[in-house]
Amino acid sequence: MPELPEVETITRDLKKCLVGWKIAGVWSDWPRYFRLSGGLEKTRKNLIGRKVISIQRLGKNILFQLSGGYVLAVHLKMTGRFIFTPRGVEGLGSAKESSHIHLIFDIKKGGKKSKLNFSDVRKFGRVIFGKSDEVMARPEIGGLGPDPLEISATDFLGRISKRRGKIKTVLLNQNFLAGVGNIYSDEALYLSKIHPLSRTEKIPKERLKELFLNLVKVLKKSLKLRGTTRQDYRDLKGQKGDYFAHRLVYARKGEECPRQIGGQACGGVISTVKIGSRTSHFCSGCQKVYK
DNA sequence: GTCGATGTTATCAA
DNA sequence: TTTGATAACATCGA
Repeated sequence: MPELPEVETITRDLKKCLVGWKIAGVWSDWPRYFRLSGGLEKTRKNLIGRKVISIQRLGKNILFQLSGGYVLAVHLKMTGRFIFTPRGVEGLGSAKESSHIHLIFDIKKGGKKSKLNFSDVRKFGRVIFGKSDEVMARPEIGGLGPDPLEISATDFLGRISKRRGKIKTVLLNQNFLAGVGNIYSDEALYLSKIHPLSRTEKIPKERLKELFLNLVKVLKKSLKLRGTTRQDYRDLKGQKGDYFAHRLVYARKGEECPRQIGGQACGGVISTVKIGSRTSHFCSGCQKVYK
């Protein structure tokens, strides 16, 4: 589910409405979320009473910076989503939706009370809580690569020159770059005419540079459209993202390639191949395999 | 009813 | 070191 544009959208919205609120309580019927934080009870004890100082995205994680030098890092994984509406869950009007809420933060500010709900159909979500330096020292957080929107093409080329193996796998590796997932790696490879099975070390430098520029381009475009909703993704208020209608190859298996080459249609067909258990989408005609 | 797929990642074995 | 399979879990559609 959420990749960089989706998580960034949620983070920005959370920042607007949650900074300054205090955590007043934590409820969960799925303690497994806290397996990396010493369990629900321990987390609750240290978390309650802390104020949200700021919120930022780190890769696909949402980091809540809390008073006292603590950090709460939430990963949405496949189906996690935060729900914060003026009327709470009731505002969404769906009983089915509320049955998927497995984590609730009670929050307060001044005299006001509210709830930040975490809905997560498949319960893959994950919470890491602790003192800032402890959290940042964890491999899941501290081991993350740089953000594609914050490095230069030169940085990217320097990093990728040390990598080998299938380009698709490299792009999905969060320790290489943080925030890129299945959708945008497919889109960027398509834009760059690089086949996802290409060996990274065999791709010419200028093609890799192109790949980076296209990756940044597609991430920014999706961010403007508030992300991609195929099935599950929703923002804080339950709205879908609009990039799906603009996608080029992702989830378009069997369709004709949208590319025009010199006024002519490419003529290829969008196909798929499994790479590392993920479905990759590519055009059979215009994406070259470097091997 | 069964099978395969879904935007993620950790883990284990070859 | 790299890879592939599997597991974590629920739902949807063929």
